[in-house]
Amino acid sequence: MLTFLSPAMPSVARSGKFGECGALISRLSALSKLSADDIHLLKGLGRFTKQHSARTEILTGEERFKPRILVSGWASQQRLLSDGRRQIVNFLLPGDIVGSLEQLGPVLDCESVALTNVVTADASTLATTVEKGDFRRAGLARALRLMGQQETALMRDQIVRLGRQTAYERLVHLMLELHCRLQAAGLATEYDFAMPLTQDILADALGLSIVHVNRTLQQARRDGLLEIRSGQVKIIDLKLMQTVADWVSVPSSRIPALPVELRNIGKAW
Amino acid sequence: MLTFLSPAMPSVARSGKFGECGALISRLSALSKLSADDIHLLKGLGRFTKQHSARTEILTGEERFKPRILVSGWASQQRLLSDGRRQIVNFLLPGDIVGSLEQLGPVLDCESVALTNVVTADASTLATTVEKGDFRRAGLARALRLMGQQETALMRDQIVRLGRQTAYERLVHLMLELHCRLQAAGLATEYDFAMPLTQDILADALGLSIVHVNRTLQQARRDGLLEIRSGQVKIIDLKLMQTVADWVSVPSSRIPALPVELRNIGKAW
DNA sequence: CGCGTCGTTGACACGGCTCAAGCTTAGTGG
DNA sequence: CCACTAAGCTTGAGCCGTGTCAACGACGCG
Repeated sequence: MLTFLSPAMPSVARSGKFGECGALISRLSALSKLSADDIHLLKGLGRFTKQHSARTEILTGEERFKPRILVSGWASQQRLLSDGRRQIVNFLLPGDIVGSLEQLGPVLDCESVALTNVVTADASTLATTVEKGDFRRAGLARALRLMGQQETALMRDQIVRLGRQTAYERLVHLMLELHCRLQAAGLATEYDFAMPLTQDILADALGLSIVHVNRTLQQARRDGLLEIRSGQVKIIDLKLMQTVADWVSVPSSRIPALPVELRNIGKAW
Repeated sequence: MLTFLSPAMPSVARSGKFGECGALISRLSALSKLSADDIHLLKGLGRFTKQHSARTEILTGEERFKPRILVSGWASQQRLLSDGRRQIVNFLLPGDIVGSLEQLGPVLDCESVALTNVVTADASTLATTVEKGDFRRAGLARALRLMGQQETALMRDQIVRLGRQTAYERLVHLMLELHCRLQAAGLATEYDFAMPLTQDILADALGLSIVHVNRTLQQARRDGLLEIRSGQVKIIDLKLMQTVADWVSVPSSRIPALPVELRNIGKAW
């Protein structure tokens, strides 16, 4: 029997104060002030969930063009070359949107594939919120747009990693990114997080071979940066990791300043 | 004296039937049906232009957060690592937005730098159009959103190039991308386009060294794929280029199908 | 117990980088 | 009109980061 509670899901997101969509709510409320009504809407999303087994595509069939939110588990956006080479464009974590909120048609220029067993919820409501400029939902719409911009920033990070960083730097930088994102979703402590990724998935994300990922990982452990065992990442020397990876530590450059009336922000991101 | 008519700008965009903002209008109208009013608005943008010399940042000072559109010339979005390594994230061509239409605050996670002398126009009006859901501007808003999605798709292409393609494949793929984009902007013929990029800029876009770009370029010429001399690219064997680069030839997967009432589309993209 | 998936290790090959020098072109000033 | 210069392009030699291939080990599941 398949269990859809991925080992990657700490209890936080299953039973947190925000219910099913805890990760999403915790991230959005760090970006913009949400009204009680917004929160209510978000909680309501959890009623229409769907389960997906690892290694299956998430958006399929009729519903291929409807955005969903990832409630639990990990997924990837990936592209395949015709000879089988694979590149993972981005990881999708709980609270992320699968597909696009601005979906205006079948933009299928990459696949979203579950990496673990995954639960998703229909997010059409959110898409509507963004498109219609309903002023009562201004806070929510703003937070969602910011999330979109963060996604773009993540893709730029990925481009820099692949284009100009060494294997070692790439690996460390990616770990910092995941840590940071998981923290914002309430899924990581200050120095630990669950990472249900095999080395061959890391390889396809980092543009490296499996063998080299393995060796780089060991080097990072030997250097006292971090440890990875059984899907669990332990950050040992955060400062050093940030130095190695040329990590830009969340300056105001990355988190858009909020208009005064909406200022509410935490330090996630 | 500085002349701001970049050698990269064929007459099309200067004196085309759409005036100053010809590139933008030609791209947008390929994406969605624009009303006469929409076109009027777009033409009006050309009234507030600004000139920038090569190698300068485009968004600076007070106006750093306001989106602009690139009227003529080429620019790049780029990131720098602290030791000076540079990665070009994306090229900006005439008709592209500099900054973000959805700018919700100072998202400065990368610089936009002029690669040639450049003319830009204020695009605040467009940003407003996207945010407010004015139904009279539905066609324009839709086209702008599609442009945003295309930009995301371009970044994914860049990620795949850098992560999983060889130097040779990357180079050819980028040339195909530029050709395709310039055609959509009315700035390329079927087999030729102006490309005002030095090899060291290509290197930073492709994640390669200058020397290797040079050698790869020569190989592509020897193989009868294309020729590049004095800023002019001549495509010699398009089919072969597409095969080499694993180019996905504009399937419906990349250009979102339009709702029937807006169907108007060309084959750009 | 046997099989499959994932991780680890070693030996070796190669794509792409670095360094260094020379070349070409266009612009500049005398 | 021509030297001089700076930027960009080209070429060769050698090195190194990363890939490939192949084998083996560890773990979990049926």
